[in-house]
Amino acid sequence: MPKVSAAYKAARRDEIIDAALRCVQRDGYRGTSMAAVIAESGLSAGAIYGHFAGKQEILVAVAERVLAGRQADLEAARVDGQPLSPAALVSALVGGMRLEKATRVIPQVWAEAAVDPEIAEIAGRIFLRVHRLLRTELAAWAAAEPGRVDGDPGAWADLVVPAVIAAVPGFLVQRAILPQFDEDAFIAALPLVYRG
Amino acid sequence: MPKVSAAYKAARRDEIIDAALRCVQRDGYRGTSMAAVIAESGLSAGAIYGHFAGKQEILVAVAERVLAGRQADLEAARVDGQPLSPAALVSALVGGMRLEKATRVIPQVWAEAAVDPEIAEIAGRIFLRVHRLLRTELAAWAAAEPGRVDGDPGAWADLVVPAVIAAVPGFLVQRAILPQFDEDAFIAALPLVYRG
DNA sequence: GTCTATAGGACGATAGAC
DNA sequence: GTCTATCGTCCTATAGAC
Repeated sequence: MPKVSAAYKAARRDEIIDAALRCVQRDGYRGTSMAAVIAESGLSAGAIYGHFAGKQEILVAVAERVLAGRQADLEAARVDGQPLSPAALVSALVGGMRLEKATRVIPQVWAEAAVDPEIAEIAGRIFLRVHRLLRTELAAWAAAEPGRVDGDPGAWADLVVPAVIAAVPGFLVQRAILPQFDEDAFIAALPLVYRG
Repeated sequence: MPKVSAAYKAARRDEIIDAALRCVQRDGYRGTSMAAVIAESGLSAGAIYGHFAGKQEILVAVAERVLAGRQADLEAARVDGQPLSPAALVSALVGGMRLEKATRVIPQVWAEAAVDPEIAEIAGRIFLRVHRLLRTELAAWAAAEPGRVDGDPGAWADLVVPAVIAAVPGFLVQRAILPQFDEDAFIAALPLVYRG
């Protein structure tokens, strides 16, 4: 019997997270009030507090979902044949990010991560996971391209991963802030700027 | 007579902005209350409302100062002799940012810019100014290195500037969020990843 | 100009009926 | 589980003495 109830509960939870996500996209992380989430979801205070202990818990769930979605994008960009060069990897990363609709939410989460340890833990976990993913890919590329990279491929990959991944925040922040930002031009420019 | 008073007023304003900056560094942009700014400044409500109309005005001043400071860093990184390559330019940009003490404040401002039009206007203005600065530098480099760049140097520079500048948010976001982030390694990796 | 005290409002969370 | 109504708290901004 708890089977049906569990599926129902999960669906309602998702509805609430959806609504909260729209609120954060519109008003920012801290600018989202419980009243706003209640109105946006079409539910009531009682319904929401039945699924989440409080505001913090909802917003943590929002952060978790949106960051996990981007992590999935990055993992999907992985190609199992030839390992990707830094330039190709950056293009794949940022290209995947284009599909994200909630343009403004990720910078909100990063800002909150700088202040809230619980959000920081989530964001750090995702970053680390992506780091490891890129490290594997880049080490394979470096090993396959002897002469283009000095020293041990693994050590080289460890060093360059943070610089490669940096393009993603750069893309998202400019997209969120600059009204005239041109996504296509940004992606087209990446191979001109990155090695490989 | 108003001369002395004007200097005094400006100094007090700066004190208040200093205090607010420390609060934002600690508690975030929206997490900073008037009570916190009052306590941090050692002044009183009356004193502060004599210089600023309200919370929003103080926080706008904080955003203005911190973004203008980073803009000044970038302009100082400019070298008047040889024009800088993309790799050299990115290193200079990020190297200048290292000196900024208020690590967490800029991501806060970006997140707020995504939500508050007045902050967005300030951030957009600074971004545009840096864009123009980099465009000039990169166009000069492209013109001086014929064969390394296809087509018109100006058009090429227009295209690559957003991708070059992207390293800066990438650096600041990772530094603000990841406890184990290694600034020196990041800067050392830049020439390995960027062309030029 | 700056202080203390407080008015006025918004927000997060709960109580109790259904 | 969900609804309506409300309580207590915190926050911004102001009033009035000095």
